[in-house]
Amino acid sequence: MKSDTALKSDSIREPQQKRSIAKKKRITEAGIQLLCEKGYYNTTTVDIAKAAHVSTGIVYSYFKDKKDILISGLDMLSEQAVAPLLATFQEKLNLSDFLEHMEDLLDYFVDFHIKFQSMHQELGALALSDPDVNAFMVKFEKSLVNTLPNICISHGIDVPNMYEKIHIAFDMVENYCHEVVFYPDEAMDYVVYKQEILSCIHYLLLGSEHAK
Amino acid sequence: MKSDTALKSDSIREPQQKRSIAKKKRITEAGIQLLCEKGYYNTTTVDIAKAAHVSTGIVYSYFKDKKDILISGLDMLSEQAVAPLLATFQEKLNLSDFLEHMEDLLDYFVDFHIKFQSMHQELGALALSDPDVNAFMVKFEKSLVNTLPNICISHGIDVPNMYEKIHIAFDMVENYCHEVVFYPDEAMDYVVYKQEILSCIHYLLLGSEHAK
Amino acid sequence: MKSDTALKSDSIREPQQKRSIAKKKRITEAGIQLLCEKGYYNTTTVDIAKAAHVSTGIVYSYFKDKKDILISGLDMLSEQAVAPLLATFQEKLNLSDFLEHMEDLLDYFVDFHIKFQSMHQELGALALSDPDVNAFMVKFEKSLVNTLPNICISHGIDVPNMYEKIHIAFDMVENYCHEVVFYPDEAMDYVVYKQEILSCIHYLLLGSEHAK
Amino acid sequence: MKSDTALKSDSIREPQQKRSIAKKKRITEAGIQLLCEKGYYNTTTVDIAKAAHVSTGIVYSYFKDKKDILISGLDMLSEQAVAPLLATFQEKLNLSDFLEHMEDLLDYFVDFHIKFQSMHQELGALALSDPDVNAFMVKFEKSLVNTLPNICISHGIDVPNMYEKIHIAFDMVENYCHEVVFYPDEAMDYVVYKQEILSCIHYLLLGSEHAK
DNA sequence: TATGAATGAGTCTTCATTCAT
DNA sequence: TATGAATGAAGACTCATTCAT
Repeated sequence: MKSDTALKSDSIREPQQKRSIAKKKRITEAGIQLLCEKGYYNTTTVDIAKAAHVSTGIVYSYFKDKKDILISGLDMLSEQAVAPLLATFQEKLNLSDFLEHMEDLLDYFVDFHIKFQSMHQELGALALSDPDVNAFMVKFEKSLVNTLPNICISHGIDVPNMYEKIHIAFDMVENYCHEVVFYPDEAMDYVVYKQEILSCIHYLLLGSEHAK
Repeated sequence: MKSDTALKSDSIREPQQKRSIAKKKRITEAGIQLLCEKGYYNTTTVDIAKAAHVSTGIVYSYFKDKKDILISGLDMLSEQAVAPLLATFQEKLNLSDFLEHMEDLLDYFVDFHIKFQSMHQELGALALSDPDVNAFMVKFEKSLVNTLPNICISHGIDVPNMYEKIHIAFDMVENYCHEVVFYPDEAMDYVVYKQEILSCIHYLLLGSEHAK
Repeated sequence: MKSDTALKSDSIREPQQKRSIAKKKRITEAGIQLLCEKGYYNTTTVDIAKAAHVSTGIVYSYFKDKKDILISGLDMLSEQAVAPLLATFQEKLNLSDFLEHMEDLLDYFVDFHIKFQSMHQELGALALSDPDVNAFMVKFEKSLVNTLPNICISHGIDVPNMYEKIHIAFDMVENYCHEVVFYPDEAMDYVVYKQEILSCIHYLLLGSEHAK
Repeated sequence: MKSDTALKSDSIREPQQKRSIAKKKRITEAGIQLLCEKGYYNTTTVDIAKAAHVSTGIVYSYFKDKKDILISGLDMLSEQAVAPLLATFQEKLNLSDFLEHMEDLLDYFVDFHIKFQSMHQELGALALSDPDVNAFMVKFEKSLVNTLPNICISHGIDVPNMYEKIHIAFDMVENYCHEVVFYPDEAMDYVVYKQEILSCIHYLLLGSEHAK
C-alpha cells in the first residue's frame, strides 16, 4: 500500500477485446465484493482470483497490483450506484412531497451501504496512507456533493449556504446508514431516528418555518 | 508443538513498579501514536518498539500481542480525552449561551480528532473483523452517547427523543471534525459550515422556535 | 487480527499432478530426513525448504505446518518400511529355520533404524506433548504388534500369552537395533548379543524345550 | 543445544557456602522436575527459575546454560536413584527367591520412570545432537550395566555372556516400565506381561532348566 | 493469453542470555 | 550476591507478485 507514482507499467493491458473486457469486469466485481465484505487486509489476491474464476497470474495482466483492483472496483461501484442514485434523487425530489421521497432515498442509501460493509470503513484509513485511494475518495465525495446542490436548485429549493448544508445533510444520511448497517443499537428507536433526520434535513433545506 | 491452550496471560506482567508503569505507558503512547498515524496494518511491532526506544521482546512482556497494544492505547486515549471532554461539556453547557459553548466544544473535538488521524477510520474496519476492537468501540460510543443526554437534562434541556437527537448531533460533530481534519475542502466555507451545524444542533435540542 | 476460526486446510493443496506429487514427496523426504537426523527442534522450516531445493513458501502449500511435515514423513516411512517388513516376516517365518530367518529380520530392522536416527527418540517425547504425533505412534505400534501374532499363528506357532510375548520380543528387537545404531558399545560382543536375543525370542515363542 | 566444548566460564561458581549449595540444589531439583515433566523444549529457563523461587539471573551464576541444568539434574537423579537401586538389588538378589525379588525391582523401576516422564524420551534425541547429553547417557548406562554383572556374580549367578544378557534383561525392564508408564495398552494383560518378562530374565540368567 | 506453482521478503512472536540496579 | 527487566537473534508462517510452462 506504499504510495508509488510509477506510471502504469506497459504490461498492464487496457483490454480491447470483448472477452478481455468481460474478464477484467469479472475480476473487478469479484474483487470489490470480497474487499468490501472482508476488508482490504483480510482479502488476498488469491481469494480474489478464485472468486473471479481466473488464475492469480492473469489478475496482474489487468491490474498493476492489489490496490489497483480496489480503485477499479470503487470506480465501478460509484458508476453503478451513484449515477442511478442521482437520477432517482433528481426524479423524485420536489417540494410538495419532500419528506416522503427523502425517506425513499434514505432506504436506497442503506442498501448501498450494505454492499460496502467493512470496506467502507477501511477506506478512510487507506485514504490516509495511500494517495490513490485518497484521490478516489475526494473525487467521489465531490461528485456527489457538487451535484446535489444543482439538483436541489433545479427543483426550486434555494437557501443560502447550500453547499455546506448539503454536506451536512449528506453526512447525516451517511451516519444513519452506517448506524443501521453496522452498529444496530437496541436502545435506539430507528423509526424515531429516521424521522428526526428527515426533520433535520427539512430544517436545513427548507428552513424551520416549513418544518413540521 | 504445544497442544495446550493455556492462557499465556500468566506471563503478561501488570506493572506495579513506577518504572514499569512508565515503560508500559511509553510503549502504549508510542504504539498508539504510530498506529493512529500509519494504521494498524502499516505499523509493525518493531516500529512500535523502536519508537518507544525498547526492544521488541519487552513489548511482549507488557502486551499479549500487537492488538493488545492497540486496545490499551485506545483505552488510554479515551480516558485521557473523553473524561475531560464530558467535564468540559458538563461545565459549559447551559441554555443562555448554548451556541457559544457548543462552539468551544466543537473546537475541542477537532483537537481530539487530530490525535486519532488515520486510526480513527481503520478502527471501524477493525471493529468489523475483530471482536475485541468491536467491544472497545461499542463501549466507547455507549459511554459517550449515554452520558450526554443526562448532562443535557441536568441543564434543563428536555425534548422528546433525546437519545436519538443526541446521536444525530454527536455524529454531526464527528463528521465536522472529520471533514476539517482529514479532508479539507477548499470549496467549503468552514465558518459557515460550523454555524450551520450549530444551528442544526440548536434546532434539534431546543426546537425551531429558538433557532435564529 | 483475524477472529475467524476457519480451517486453513482449504488452502493446503492435495497434489494431483505428477509434478506436484513429486514435489510434495521431495519435501517430505528431505524434511523427514533432516527431522530424523537433527531432531524436530533443531530443524527449521528453512532448512527443510533448502534441503528440498524449494522456497519456504511452497512448503506451506503442501503442508499445514512444520508438524504436518513430520507426520507426513512418518507416514511415508512407515509405508515404505513397515509393509515390506511384514511381508518379509510373513514370507520367511517358519518353524524349521526359525532362528535363521529371525536373524535376517533383525538385520532388516537395523537398516530401518538407521533411517530414523535421532527422530526415533524424540518422537517419544513429541508423542507425550502432541496429540497428533501420539496418534501416529499409537497407530504405528498397534499396526505392527497386532499383525505379528497373526503371522506367527498362521505359521503354526501357537503359545499362550502370544500378545504379551510378541510385545516383549518386539521391544527386544527394537532395543537391539537401537543399541547397534545409536550407542555402539565396544565392551559388547554384538554377535553374542544377537545370539542371546534370538535365543530369548526362541524361548518365548517356542518354549524352552526348543531352545538350544 | 549446539555442541560447544568451551570450558566452563570462570564466572560459573562452584558453590562453597552452605546456602549457595542449597540454592544450586534447589534449582537443579526444580529444573530437572520441570524438564522431566514437560520436556526440554517445552520448559523455559524462566519456568525453572520460578519453580525454584529464584531469579532468572542467578541461575546463570550456577549453571553455564540451560543444558547445564539438565546435565546436573540428570547427575543428581542418577545419584539419588541409581545408587539405592543397586543397593536394593545387591541386597535382595539371591538364587532362592530370584523371581520374587526381581518383581520388587521391577516395581521399583516403574516408580523411577514416573519421575522422568517425557524427558526420558527426549533424552535420547538430545543425546544424538548433543555430546554432553550423550556423554551422560553413556556414563549412566555403563555404570548400571557394568555393576549388575558383578552383583549377579557375587550372588553366585554365573552364566556365559553375562554382560550381554544383563543388557538384554535391563532393556526388557526398561521397556516394561516404559509401556506401563507411558503407553498403557488396554489389550495387554500387565500381570501376564510382567510374568513373561520375569520368566525371560530367569531364562537368561539361570538357564532354561531352571525356568518354571 | 492463461495458469497456478513458486518465490522470498516481511511479520509476529519466543526465549536463552545479559546487565543495570 | 541477587533481581528480573531488557535484549535481539531466530523461527514459523503469510502473501503480493513473478515466471516457467
